[in-house]
Amino acid sequence: MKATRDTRDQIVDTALQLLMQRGMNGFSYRDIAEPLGIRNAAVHYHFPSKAKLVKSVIKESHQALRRSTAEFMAYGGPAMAQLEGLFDFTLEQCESGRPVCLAGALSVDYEELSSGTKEALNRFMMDTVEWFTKVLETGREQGEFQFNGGARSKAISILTMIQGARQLARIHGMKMLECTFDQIRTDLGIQG
Amino acid sequence: MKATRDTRDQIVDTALQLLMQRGMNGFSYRDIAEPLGIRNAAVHYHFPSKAKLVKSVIKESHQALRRSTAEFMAYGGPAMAQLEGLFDFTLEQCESGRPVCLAGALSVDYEELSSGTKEALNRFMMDTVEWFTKVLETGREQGEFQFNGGARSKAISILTMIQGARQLARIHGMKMLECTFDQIRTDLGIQG
DNA sequence: CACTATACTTACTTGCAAGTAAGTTTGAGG
DNA sequence: CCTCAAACTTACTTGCAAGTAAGTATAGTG
Repeated sequence: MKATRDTRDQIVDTALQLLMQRGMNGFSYRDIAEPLGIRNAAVHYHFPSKAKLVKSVIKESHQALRRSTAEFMAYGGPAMAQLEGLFDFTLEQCESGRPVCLAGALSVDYEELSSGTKEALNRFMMDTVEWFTKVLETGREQGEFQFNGGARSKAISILTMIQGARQLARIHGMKMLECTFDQIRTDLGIQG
Repeated sequence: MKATRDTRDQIVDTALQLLMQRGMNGFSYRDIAEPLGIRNAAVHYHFPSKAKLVKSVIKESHQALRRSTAEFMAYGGPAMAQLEGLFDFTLEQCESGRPVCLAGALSVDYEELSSGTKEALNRFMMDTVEWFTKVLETGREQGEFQFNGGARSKAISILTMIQGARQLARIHGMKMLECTFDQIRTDLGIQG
């Protein structure tokens, strides 16, 4: 028909949504095709196997991360805005029905993934940690945050906490997320 | 044949293992029956539906929690031992191929669960939080731990962190778990 | 206008997961 | 020794998920 890019992108978007809602084994090609008004085989045309689809979803998410952090990584800026941006992003995702993050959803099925997919996921996470480490470092230098120890291990522990909180929030409600964010703010010496 | 209790227990054990390894949609009756040397239908005999099996798994885990925390909940004792016990338990589970906790595994499939199963999971988590809150409270009173703010919210944030860390550990290696434990110890003012 | 690549479609195949129905073994109690 | 219930078995049915093969429509190019 017409725009391949459109359909392809829509498939990846839908798959990302479903992946975060139900996990790798919780959705089928049908769940993607139906809402887009295309046939099952059309999905296979763009992504021969589910493995390749998942890999593309990871790559797309990775690109999105890069886009939204590129400016800060290159030129720096207020770290607080980055932190609050992360909180907003997380809340937004949870509220729009994507309760677990990609890594959380895929960790359950991790052993089923191909080595290439595992690597893509690893790189994505590495970059996430790298970005957030820089946010914490910069924030400490600029006097926005206070904390002891290495920025990297602090970054990991905060990201870890958010990941866990997202999942528990699904079970115990959004209040848990806000509660976690407050805890993180307190840990970083923000507000009295 | 002979011992119904044996087989039933073995099914629940195997299901728990599989649930934590692969999530709700990542295993089938076959995966349970085969290693136990029984037929598919034998599993259905004990648990007519997968939903009922999962519910039993949750209840069994809940019982296990109760058993292992009963003494502390009734009579108190050193909080440090409880904390280190949690760390050991977590490490042990991860090392024996159960990388995500029950709540983590089920949060992905949460919306698929029956309301009864959701409630069972909620109660299990409530009790976990209650136990750990008491550990922190007691520890603070006895001078074993130092932290600010409510014990409950601290408990939630630590449990949350452990849950996230388990999943990331699967992807990034066990070192991440140890790193998280150290972070928690530091947060609680343990060791210089 | 024919040709070709792209982006699909219809129409399958294969395989496994969940669940069921009806028969079989076994151990305990009368 | 007979009976009966519990704990299975064999032998299905149903349904869906993944993937494939072959055909069709459309847009752009020579």
